[in-house]
Amino acid sequence: MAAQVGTDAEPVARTPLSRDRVLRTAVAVADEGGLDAVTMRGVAEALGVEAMSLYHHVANKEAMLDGTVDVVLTEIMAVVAPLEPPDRPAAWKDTMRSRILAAREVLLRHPWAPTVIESRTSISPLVAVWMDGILGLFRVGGLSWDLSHHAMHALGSRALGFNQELFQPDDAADAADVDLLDEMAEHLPNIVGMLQEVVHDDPDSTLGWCDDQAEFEFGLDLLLDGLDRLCSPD
Amino acid sequence: MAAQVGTDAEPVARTPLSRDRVLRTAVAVADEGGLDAVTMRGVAEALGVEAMSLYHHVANKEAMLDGTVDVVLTEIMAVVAPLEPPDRPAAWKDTMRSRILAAREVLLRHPWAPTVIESRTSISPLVAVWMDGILGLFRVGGLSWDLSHHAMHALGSRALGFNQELFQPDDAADAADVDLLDEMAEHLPNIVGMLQEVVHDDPDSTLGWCDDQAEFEFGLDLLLDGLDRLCSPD
DNA sequence: ACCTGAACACCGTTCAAGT
DNA sequence: ACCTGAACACCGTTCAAGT
Repeated sequence: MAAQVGTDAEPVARTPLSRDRVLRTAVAVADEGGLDAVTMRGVAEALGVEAMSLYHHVANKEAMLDGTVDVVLTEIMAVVAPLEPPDRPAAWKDTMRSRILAAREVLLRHPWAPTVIESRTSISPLVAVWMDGILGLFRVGGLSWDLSHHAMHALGSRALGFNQELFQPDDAADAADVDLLDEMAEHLPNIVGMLQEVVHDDPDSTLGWCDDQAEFEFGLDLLLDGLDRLCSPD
Repeated sequence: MAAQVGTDAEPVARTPLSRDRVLRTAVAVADEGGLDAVTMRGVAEALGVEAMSLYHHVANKEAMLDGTVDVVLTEIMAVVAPLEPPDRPAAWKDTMRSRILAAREVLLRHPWAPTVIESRTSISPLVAVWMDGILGLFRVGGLSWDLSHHAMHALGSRALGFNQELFQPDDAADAADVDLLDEMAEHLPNIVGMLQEVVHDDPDSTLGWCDDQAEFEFGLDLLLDGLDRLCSPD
């Protein structure tokens, strides 16, 4: 009531809750505070509502997380939709590359999304649609159904623009503290050798030397070129 | 006291707690009940002890999970240790393949481990040692430091024998319910086409058709062969 | 020193009650 | 119909107390 003092009871002040608003808010909470911030109570607070109200729009927390994946995939679809389809069979690789890198750009704005996507126990319909599109590009390129099937598995999460790394860039930078190199050299001779070459090539390097984007593209091209070769051996 | 009635106070009855025993028990709990079963209270109960006792041997739950990764990697190292090193540069691929597939066998016994490994915020020393060994094999094969570095990123988690998939095999089998194919065909023409070809090739197929092991090896070989080609172009 | 009981500040979720 | 308050059964963790 107090909230309406001074302004008439306009519909603006208290937008009714909806599944869509819940999911968008969950995405916003995750973007700002990371995945740990996505709690029923946390999302509710961001909506100015009680936690229990959410249960009228999503079945439970897992269903809410399922929904955030749909929000992100819708965003990806919107970015990719205007891209040109391949104009000849040989263009399948370029088209796939563009689509995947566009998806990646969206995911970089939602760093929590890969973790959520990989933790789903049932497949999102929109992820299935995405995979279907990738599969279609393989077919345009002339890959057999069987090879296309293998190709999907080989790409894995790279088909959606991400690739979970075992080394975190931050860790690498820490480990590269030059004072530690000698100590590490005994057990990690090759990693130390690699780091020293980086220092030699670029003495000013901060050693936060992994360019995620470049590494992603390297791995993606390695796979796409390999598949292309299997399809049309010379 | 009551526990010792009837048996003398032998040291057998009450093995003292230790960091090692805590970590091994955490692994056992995860193997049996999955990652969700790994709670401080749950692991403590499996040890016949109170939850708070664990904190004398691990700093907190994250440190306990760090420790389970070490347990699994120690198991991997033990399996890989007896394997022959490459006897000539060209053998690097075979050696790497054997090591990685051996690691994979261990991980298949600990299905929760990939999730835990990927969720670590700092890199495990033993994972670093493992990566160092893989890096060493690239060097044996004649790859430059720079290419070896790219190669590590391209392999990603495959270097440790796993690959998180977006499609779960179970889901694929469900989705392949033949009654649903027509309904799916509109939005997923390529996936449906792929499934229909599988049915055509093997009418008795249960459609739980993805052989994880075969797909893993396909993707691994695709990457290793591609790297080999970059190193020694013909 | 090692282990414990009680307590705290969180979770997701249920249920009966409000409007 | 939609939202809420109180409660339940869990978490990880702290702290003072036991032996």
